[in-house]
Amino acid sequence: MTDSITASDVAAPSGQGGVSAALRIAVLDRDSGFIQVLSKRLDRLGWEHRVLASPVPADEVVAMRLSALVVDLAVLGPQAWEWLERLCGALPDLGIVVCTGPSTVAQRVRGLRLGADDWITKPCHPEEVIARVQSVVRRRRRPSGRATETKPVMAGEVEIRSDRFQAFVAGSSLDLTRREFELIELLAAAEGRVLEREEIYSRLWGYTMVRGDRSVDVFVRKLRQKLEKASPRWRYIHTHFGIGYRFAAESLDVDSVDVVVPASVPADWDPARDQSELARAHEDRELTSDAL
Amino acid sequence: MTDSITASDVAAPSGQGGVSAALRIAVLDRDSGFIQVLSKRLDRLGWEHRVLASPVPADEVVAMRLSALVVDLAVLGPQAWEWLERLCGALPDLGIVVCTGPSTVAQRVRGLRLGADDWITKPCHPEEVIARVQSVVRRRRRPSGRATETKPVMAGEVEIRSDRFQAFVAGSSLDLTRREFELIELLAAAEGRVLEREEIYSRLWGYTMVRGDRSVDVFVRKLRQKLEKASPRWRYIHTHFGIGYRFAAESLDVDSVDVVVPASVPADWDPARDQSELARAHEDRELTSDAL
DNA sequence: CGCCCTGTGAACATCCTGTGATGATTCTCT
DNA sequence: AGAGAATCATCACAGGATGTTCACAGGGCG
Repeated sequence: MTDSITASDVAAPSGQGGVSAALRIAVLDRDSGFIQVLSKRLDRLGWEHRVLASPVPADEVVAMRLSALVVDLAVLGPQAWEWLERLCGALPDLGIVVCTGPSTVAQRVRGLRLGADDWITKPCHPEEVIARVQSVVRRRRRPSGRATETKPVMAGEVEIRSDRFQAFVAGSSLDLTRREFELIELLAAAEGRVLEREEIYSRLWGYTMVRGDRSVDVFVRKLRQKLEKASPRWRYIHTHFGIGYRFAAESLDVDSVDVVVPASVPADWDPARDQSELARAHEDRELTSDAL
Repeated sequence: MTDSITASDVAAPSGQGGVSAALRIAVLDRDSGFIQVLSKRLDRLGWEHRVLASPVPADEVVAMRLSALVVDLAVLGPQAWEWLERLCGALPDLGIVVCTGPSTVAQRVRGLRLGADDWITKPCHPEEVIARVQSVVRRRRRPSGRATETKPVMAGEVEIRSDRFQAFVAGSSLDLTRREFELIELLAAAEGRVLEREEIYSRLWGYTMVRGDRSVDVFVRKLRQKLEKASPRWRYIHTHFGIGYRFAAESLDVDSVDVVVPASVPADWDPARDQSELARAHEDRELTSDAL
C-alpha cells in the first residue's frame, strides 16, 4: 500500500448532515504534548472540546453533552476498568475512544468489551484520533436521526419546522414546496442579514447562478404570496435593491409602531452549523495535504 | 502481550439477546493462517461466517445480509479505496473492519473517512478482531433493539404492536407483511415527522437507495390500501412531494373539524432507553466478568 | 431621462408519485 | 424434493405537482 493520498481522495462527499458537523468532545489525558497537538487540530476543525485532567463522575460527563470522549486509561489508575464500565453503562450513546500507551491484547479486548468504541495505542497521530472519533460518532448518529434537532424557529407569526419540512401560521401549514421551504429556512437562518442572490442560489441549487437567472426572484414571490395569504399583517421578506433579500418579521399594525422580530431560535441553538460544512471541505483538504 | 487469552475466557455466555448474539460476518482475506485461526474462534462463538477470497460486488454483499465484514485491503489491490467507498456508500449499516498489514497513518485515516468503522493492523490477535467487530456491531445495533419494547403504539384507530409484528384496528389484524409492518412501525415511530424516501429505504432495506427505485412508494401504497380498508374514516400516511412521507392519524369526519392525532404511546411510556441500557450493562458485565 | 433591476403572470418542460401488472424469489406444506 | 401460495422487486404508464424560463410592466438609481 504505497498509494499517495491527495485531497480529492479523502474529501468526504458532502452529505447533508455530514459526519463532520461540529462535534463536542472531551479529552481526558495528562500528556501535555499530545493534548496540545490534538487541541490545535480540534480548534481548526471547529469542534468544541475540553480537556480534563482527572476522572470525572458520570453525572458530570452527562452534563457536558458530549458526542465523544477520548480517554487515556493511565490517568484513571487502578479503577480504570470500573470507571469505564460505569461510564459506558450510564451513557450508552456516548462515543468512547481509549487512547493510551502500550497495552496487551487482553486489555484492549477488555476495554472494548466494557463498552469502549475504539482503542488507539500511543504514540499515535492526532489525525488518526480524529478520524476514529469521527468514525465512532458517524455510526452512533445514524439511528437517532434528526430526532434531536427538532427546534422550531419562530419569526413573527410563522413557525418553521425543519422536521416537517413545513412552515406554519397559527397551526396551519403554508403548504410550501421543497424549494420554497428550503428558501424560507435559509433566509430565516440568516437572522435578519441580507443574503445576496448568488449566495441564495448557490446554497439552494448547489451551483453558481448564471447571470440573468430569475429563479430566486420567482421563489421569493411564491413565498411572499403564501406568507401574505396566511399572515397578512406582517411582512417577512425584504428586497435590497441590487443585492438580495433579507428575512425579518415586521408587523404592519399601526399601534405597534415598529415591531421588528428577527428570526429567532431556541436558546441553546448551535450556531456553528452553517460554517461547519464549509469548514469541512477545507478541513479535509488540509488534513491530508500536510499530514502524512 | 503476556496475558494469554483462551476462548473460554472471553467466549460469550450464549446470551439470548446479548451483544454476542450470533452475528453473521464475512472475512475477505487470503492469509490462510489468519483465516484458519479466526474461523475457529468464530465457530466457537457460534457466529455464522464466510470466507471470501476476492472482492465481491456490493450487490452480493447485500444479499449476504451481514452484520459486519472484516477485510484485508491487500486482497483488493489498487482499487481498494474505490471498492471500500462504494461498499460503504451502498451499505451504511454494515460494520466494516479493515484488518490489514502495516499501513501509514494517512491510509488509516483515509479508510476510516471513507466509511470503515475500525482499522486493525496485522499481525493481530483474533480475539481483538472479534472484540472490535462486536464493538462496531454493538454501536450499530442499539436503535433496532425492538425485542424488549413491547409497548403498543396508538395512532387514530390503529394499534401497532411491535411484539406481534402486526397492526390492529378494533382488535382485528391488518395482516401486514414483514416489510409493510416495518414501514408502518418506522413511520409511526417518527411521531409526525417527515421521513425522506432515502432514509426510509436505508432503514428498511439496509442499503442506500438508488435513484429511480420505487419500492418505498409501492409499499406505502400497499399500506394505504390496507389502512383504508380497515379504517376508512382516517388518513394516516401523508405524502410530502419531493421529500417523503409523514405518518399522522387524521380524521376525515366532518363533525370533528380537524382531528389530528399524532402517533402516541401509552401514558406509562418510558423512553425505552432505560431497558436497553440495563440490558447492555448487563451483557457487558457478563462478558468481562471472567476475562483477564 | 434612460438603464437596469425587480415583480408578476403564464406557458412550458420536467420530475415525482399513484397505480396496476408481471416476473422473481422465498416460504410453507405435503 | 416439489407444488402452491405468499411476498417482494421491478416495470410501464398516466396524471399531477413542481421547477424553469420567458415576456412584459413598474420602479429605483445614476
